[in-house]
Amino acid sequence: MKTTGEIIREQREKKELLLRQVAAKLDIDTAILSKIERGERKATREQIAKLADILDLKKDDLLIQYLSENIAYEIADDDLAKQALKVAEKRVDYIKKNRK
Amino acid sequence: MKTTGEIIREQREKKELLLRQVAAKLDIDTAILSKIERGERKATREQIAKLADILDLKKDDLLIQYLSENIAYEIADDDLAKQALKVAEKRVDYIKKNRK
DNA sequence: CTTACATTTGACGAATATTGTCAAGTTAAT
DNA sequence: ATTAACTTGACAATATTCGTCAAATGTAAG
Repeated sequence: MKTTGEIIREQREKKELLLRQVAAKLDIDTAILSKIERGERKATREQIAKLADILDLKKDDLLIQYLSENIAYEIADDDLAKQALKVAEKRVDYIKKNRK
Repeated sequence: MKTTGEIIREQREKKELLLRQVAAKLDIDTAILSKIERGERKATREQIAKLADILDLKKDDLLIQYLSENIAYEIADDDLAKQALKVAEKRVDYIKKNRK
């Protein structure tokens, strides 16, 4: 299973772009992008959206990838992770319904 | 669907405990417990565990409740929330498997 | 091998979020 | 009107996040 960083790096290399070039478009130092690609730092949501643009990746796919990774790493330590995710699904439905 | 705060408050009242008493056991100001019960603040994981003890609630149930609420509120805004949760489940499996 | 460029690493700082205290305000029962 | 429980909001301390920068490392070419 690929990490978000791996996806970004592979696509960047496929397009033959340098860290420097992509980082400039994101308006951050190359150091951070390097860390994001290697999973040492998390991107922000906005950065993910921009990256999809820059790298011609489908924005929704990349965002789902990114969100799921954040969720999973946040609770994967926890023995109750899977049960929590099941309940979270129901809760998301509930929240959305009751917000209208 | 009940919130974590509602569960805590109901159980505290059922046991006829005052905010002051429970907050003392948690070693926090009553103001915070009040806010936690009303959903204005999030408890920490440790506080949830202690609360289960103090209020005789099943610890795992309360933790699942708490974790799911955190996850859900974190991403419920997002149109991609449900898809992200599905992927997160697979990812949790994957992470756990590859950690052994 | 040394120059040139890309990437990585780690120390550091600024900005933001989290977690708490405190004191004043409100509510409800007597 | 007093009293006790709870709520509210301003504030402080701390932790976390997000970034910069400079030095170190890797890599390919001359």
